[in-house]
Amino acid sequence: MLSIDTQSRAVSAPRVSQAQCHSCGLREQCLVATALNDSEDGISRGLRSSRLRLKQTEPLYWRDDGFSALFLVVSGSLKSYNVDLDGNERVRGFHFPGSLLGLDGIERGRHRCHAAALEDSVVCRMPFEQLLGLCVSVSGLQAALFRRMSRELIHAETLAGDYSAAERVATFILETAGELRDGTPVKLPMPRRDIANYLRLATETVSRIMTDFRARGLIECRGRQISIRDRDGLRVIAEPSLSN
Amino acid sequence: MLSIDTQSRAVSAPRVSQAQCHSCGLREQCLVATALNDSEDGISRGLRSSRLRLKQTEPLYWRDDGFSALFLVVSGSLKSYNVDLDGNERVRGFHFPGSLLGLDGIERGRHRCHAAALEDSVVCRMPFEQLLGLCVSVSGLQAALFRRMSRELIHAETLAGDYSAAERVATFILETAGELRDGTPVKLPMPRRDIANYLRLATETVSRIMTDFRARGLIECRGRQISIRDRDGLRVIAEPSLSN
DNA sequence: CGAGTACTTGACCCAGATCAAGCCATGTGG
DNA sequence: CCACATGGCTTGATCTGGGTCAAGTACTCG
Repeated sequence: MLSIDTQSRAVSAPRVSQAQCHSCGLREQCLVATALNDSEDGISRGLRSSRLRLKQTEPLYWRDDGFSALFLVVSGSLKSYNVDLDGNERVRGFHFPGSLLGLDGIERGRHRCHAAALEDSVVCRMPFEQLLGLCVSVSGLQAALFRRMSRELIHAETLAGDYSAAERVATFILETAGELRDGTPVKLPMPRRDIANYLRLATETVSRIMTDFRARGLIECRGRQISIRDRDGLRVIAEPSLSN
Repeated sequence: MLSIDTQSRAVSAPRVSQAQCHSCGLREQCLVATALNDSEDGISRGLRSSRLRLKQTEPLYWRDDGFSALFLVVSGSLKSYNVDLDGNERVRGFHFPGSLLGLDGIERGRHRCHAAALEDSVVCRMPFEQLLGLCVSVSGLQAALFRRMSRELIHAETLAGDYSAAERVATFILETAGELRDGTPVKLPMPRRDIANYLRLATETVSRIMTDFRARGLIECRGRQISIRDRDGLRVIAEPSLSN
């Protein structure tokens, strides 16, 4: 019920304060880095955007759906993923508030992966054609969009490196809970299976490494509840992949 | 000397015919998919671009250099790469004619990796600010740039998958020599070490798999000279990663 | 409270890394 | 024109990180 409260607040005021979300501590931190940097006001003025509410596991779009809009996560969280010919899922990314979904659909005009809510979520639909038109009139928007895509590109390339399992998990933890101060607990919205799949590891490996990190006093964790104990320790482990 | 001839031709006429490059058969095929789709005429009209000639191993830019322009490969080939704290190279991509370099510099205004010529090459420097300005006046250019970035994003994400060594190598061969008809020999401009690094494999593994492919009649290869024998056979091996 | 699902832990195995020669082409000096 | 370096490529032997298989154990929800 707390989460419902949080969501409605986020819906009415996308640029929220730094105040933490009650239910998990993780939902809204990303909004601080304002969605499309400083162009958001411009967007909301010119854009015929609409809000969508998704229930847990509800799909936002499917692969091969025609691409017509980008989606900005307002609250909650989603994952984007593919399913290969054998039916195996392949998680491409997790998306928290402030994150932009659908960039991969631009090239061919249809989405290249599925997207679904990990929990009850709200997203803002921004028609792409309108967005392109707005780039002409709204100063800075075009540059902001390019910056955003550039960032996604860098992130994807980083993920492609051949890092050890421990490096990957440490990086994931820092990325996901890294904004919070040490000790603040976070409730991860996704199961271990998804984390493992995303990091190209086996579920068991993620489990083992989490256990090991806890034994070494780097994190506190019980199931999906997780908090950082020793940020620098994690950084040392993640270091190679952070140097990119 | 043949390669010199080819280069000067490419310089004076960026949109070349499908005719193969004499020296290697690979250099110019990518230009067929015209650089920024159909916007190139528009660009060359409005853009104060300049040509750069690079000799083999000569750097185009270094990581942390200020970002001010994108580079379009005209002839030859380059690699982009990072060097981690231990001095290990990490190849991020190979770039053939038609390919756009520097997209990763947009986000923070400085380049995020090094780029250097694999052989004598020519690139076209396109100041980014001017490019953004042109997006307003040149119809289709903005969309073309976004498409280009979207494609790079998809490619990077694909590379991040956890594919077997054989899948990776097969995909690499199809990507690199795939445009040519079977049997046409290609001279790869990069050493095995770079291929291996790019695919996150050991040099020896790439070597072994190449040997295996040759034994199975899928390719012909002696050193850097390589040609495809059985395209469908390669596709079957690469299949999982192509399904994305 | 029972059933199903998520998570953890242990034992074993394998793809691919690493280590170590050899091989072949190109270049260099005698 | 021939030793003989030099660096890239190939091949073989061995090792290991993390996957797979198989049991538990602990939440969660009806």
